[in-house]
Amino acid sequence: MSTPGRGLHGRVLDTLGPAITAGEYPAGSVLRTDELAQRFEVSRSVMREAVRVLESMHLVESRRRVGVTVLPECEWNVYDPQVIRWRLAGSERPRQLRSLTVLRSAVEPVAAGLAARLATPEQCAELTECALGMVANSSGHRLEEYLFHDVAFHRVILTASGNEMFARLGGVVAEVLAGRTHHDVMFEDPDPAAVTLHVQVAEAVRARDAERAERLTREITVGALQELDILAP
Amino acid sequence: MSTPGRGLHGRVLDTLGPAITAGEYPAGSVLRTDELAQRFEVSRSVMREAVRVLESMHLVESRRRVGVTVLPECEWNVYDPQVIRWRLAGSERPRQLRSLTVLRSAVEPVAAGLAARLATPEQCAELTECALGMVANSSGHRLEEYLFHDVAFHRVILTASGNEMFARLGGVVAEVLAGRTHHDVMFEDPDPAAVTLHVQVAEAVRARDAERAERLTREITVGALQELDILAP
DNA sequence: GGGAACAAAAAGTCAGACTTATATGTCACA
DNA sequence: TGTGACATATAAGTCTGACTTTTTGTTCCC
Repeated sequence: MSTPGRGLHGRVLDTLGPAITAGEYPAGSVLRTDELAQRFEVSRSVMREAVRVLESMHLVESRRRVGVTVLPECEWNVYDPQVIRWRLAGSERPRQLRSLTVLRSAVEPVAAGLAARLATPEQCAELTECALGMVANSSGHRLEEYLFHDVAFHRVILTASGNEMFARLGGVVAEVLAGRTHHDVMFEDPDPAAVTLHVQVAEAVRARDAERAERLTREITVGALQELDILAP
Repeated sequence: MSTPGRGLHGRVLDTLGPAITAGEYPAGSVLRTDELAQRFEVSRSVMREAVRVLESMHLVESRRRVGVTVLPECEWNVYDPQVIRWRLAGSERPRQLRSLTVLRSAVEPVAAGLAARLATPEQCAELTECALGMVANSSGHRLEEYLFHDVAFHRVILTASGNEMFARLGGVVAEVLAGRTHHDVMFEDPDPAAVTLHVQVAEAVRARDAERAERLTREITVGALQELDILAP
């Protein structure tokens, strides 16, 4: 998606990564580098590089005399964007979407609270601009335009929080929102209440009202949870 | 720390990873594989594998005819446990500790709320056991024993939340708590108020009182933020 | 000044030989 | 029968050298 075909080892990963994250090789399965190299018709060196990458994601473990062992799911680096993409693309998509939405529901309200204290005037302006964009595209089946501004809105919040780890979740949130628009529930125009909430969050941040920004954002994420039938606080 | 010296390429990473995350090579710096291989006295193949791992962490980008470019910090996979360890070990330690503590403050209360709904009886028992262990070691400079139970407590909460992404933060929280005990502020016995809060959280979870578990955990994390002089909600 | 052809540089790929760790089976001995 | 030492096979790990491919920057000509 982001970097397609960055070398032969990348091609191999494009097949092997999704296969492993989809559970095609159950935990404990043993693969052999030479065999994989043959299967993918690449040299051993290329295959070794691919295995190294999988190993750095804790998807597999390579040990002498035994081979490349697939690790149990609980070991995986589930925050690795690549792993997230692989899982979102496969049969684990619904579960991954739920995990991510719960994570959002924890992080975004806090991020909004911090943003209300730390956002620069430029970021405040961006935020209101995004909210207005959402309003402008909230009817008439302009789903793509709405999505664009929605993603931008949440990115600004996460960035303006001043926390690098929050900021790095921007991509994740983008994938979740895009997924919702393209694959799942949102067949018709977005919920007007949600749109209003976004506008109000932008206002709260501009007004430096951290407590209000946090509470309103929590309402947004509760909505996201409910859409997926996740028990909400 | 976890897997020392898993091959030559691992040794290289043990030096190169910390160096990059410490900012020794500013973003945009260009390295050459051959030169690095010489410097570390390893073959090109080994060096290439190391570079592949760094690339999968988005610490560097390898391009033909130009070399291995160090990426700006905003690109790094800051959730990669390895990256976190490297940064905690280097000069960026204080900043990393702050980022992680803010993340904790967002995640743990929500996790506690979920745990209150989803924890198994066994997990409830574990939780009270941990809390009691904390109480028993909260005086008399038994810092190590206290830490042990503290880490276990938070691990159980995160696991019992039923969210894999929360669960994976157990290791992170462990590092933060250990860091606090070993390097930073905690020279004397832990704050009695904090100990009490842990006991109360365990009670709330056992009583299936999600709202109370969340609120009490939020108090704990607010304390953690204040210890680092981070503006608290 | 702009575009096309060219040359150099560095990563990428491959093949093959060799080394090392280690899981497992074997055998002697208690 | 169980146990410990030892041998062996196996698969990953390492190194080397030759070759390919892409990209960048230069040069040269119109």
